[in-house]
Amino acid sequence: MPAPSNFSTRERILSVAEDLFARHGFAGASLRQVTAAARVNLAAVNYHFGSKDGLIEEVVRRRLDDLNRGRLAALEATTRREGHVLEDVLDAFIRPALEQSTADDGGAAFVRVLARAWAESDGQLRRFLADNYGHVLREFALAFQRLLPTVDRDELHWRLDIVAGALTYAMAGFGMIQRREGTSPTTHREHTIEHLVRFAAAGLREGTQSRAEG
Amino acid sequence: MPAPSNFSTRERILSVAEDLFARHGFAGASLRQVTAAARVNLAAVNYHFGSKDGLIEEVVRRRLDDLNRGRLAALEATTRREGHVLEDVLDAFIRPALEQSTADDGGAAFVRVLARAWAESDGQLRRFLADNYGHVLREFALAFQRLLPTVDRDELHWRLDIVAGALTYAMAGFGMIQRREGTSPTTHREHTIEHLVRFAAAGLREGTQSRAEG
DNA sequence: CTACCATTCAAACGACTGTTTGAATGGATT
DNA sequence: AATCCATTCAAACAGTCGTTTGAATGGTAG
Repeated sequence: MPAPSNFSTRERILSVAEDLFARHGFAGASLRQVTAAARVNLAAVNYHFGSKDGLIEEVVRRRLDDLNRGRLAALEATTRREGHVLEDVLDAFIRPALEQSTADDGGAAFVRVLARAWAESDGQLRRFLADNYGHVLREFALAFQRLLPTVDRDELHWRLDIVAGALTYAMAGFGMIQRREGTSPTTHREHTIEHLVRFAAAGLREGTQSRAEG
Repeated sequence: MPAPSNFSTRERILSVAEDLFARHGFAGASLRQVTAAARVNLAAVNYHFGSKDGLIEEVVRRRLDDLNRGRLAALEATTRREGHVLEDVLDAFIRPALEQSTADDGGAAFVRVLARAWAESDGQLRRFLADNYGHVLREFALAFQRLLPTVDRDELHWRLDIVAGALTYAMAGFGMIQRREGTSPTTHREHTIEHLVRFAAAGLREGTQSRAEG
């Protein structure tokens, strides 16, 4: 059982690679840079991951699985509570993403890795992402559909696509709005979540006669 | 006056580079790939652009200037008409971007180049983009502010950041919603614009007592 | 015709790329 | 103590990278 021994090498490579891939791109970060920063032998990458592509896929998969788990768990917890509203489902979709993207480990880097992976890599990695991400989106689409019965299916998909776009942008830190000196990363994240949820809720409800009943 | 003679070489390099950078990233597309696809000598890149970085910057600058011009012109045309509404300003912001991203020349590729440039290139190119993009955003912020007097400045910036995110995502073609077989690229683009404008308008107006007067 | 000059070209430069190899290492098993 | 096996290591592989060089090219001006 080689569990505790290979913890350091394998995990250090993944962690460093995540950071460097985010900063320089998959092609821009070389295995020599990665292994040097991880203080690990060059050949260790091919030993543990088979190839550079293997390393890339593992970097992406690890975080994406986390994100999917977090989202589905939050969604289930939310939909279980009766009386939940649109904002709750949006929170379940948005919060895990932003929490991961502002974690103090490599999570922040990962999101840029993900965005990059989506644009880069003709087909292969993109297909991988579409496969492992689509079913989560579908799950959420159902939850949204139940809360917005007057919005037809195609229309809802359009709107969810827009939400996903705004969120991806925010996760990647592309936005021009930077955290202020005074505010902590945590409260800034809460601000971002709040704004995204409110904005998305308004956009999703567009044309709907939404009527609060509380 | 070397105008008509160097048209082909210089322009062919820019066009091909735009496409390849979008598909493989700045680091992923080599000058040999670019010059081969453009049927041009390898050394031509360094001759005309000084270096690969010079080529990258020129590729980005050319399109970004176009986009900025288009947006500011549309904004001015809109704000000149009295009685214009939020949706009009949003259209002036969104339409030029999507028109460029769906042009039959390399415009589609460019947007992915832009998104990539924003993520990639630590500082340098990102700063260049922030400088040449910020003043356009500021111009639009003023127009929005006039139409949404009850939304305070900070709040508005948050919401505009979200709009920019959704738009960037849509421009890059990251979205899961693909054009249907039956619909032409033009009508699909109009659909996208319409959805983005409506969604964004709803989000921007959130909390406002908007009351149609027509 | 000659001289000029921007442009193109083939060839080579050193540096860096991902990957492979075979030996060294060291803890666990017999 | 001897064997095994996963892991690490230094070194080298062939190939590609961006860039430079100096000679060829060909249209234009004197």
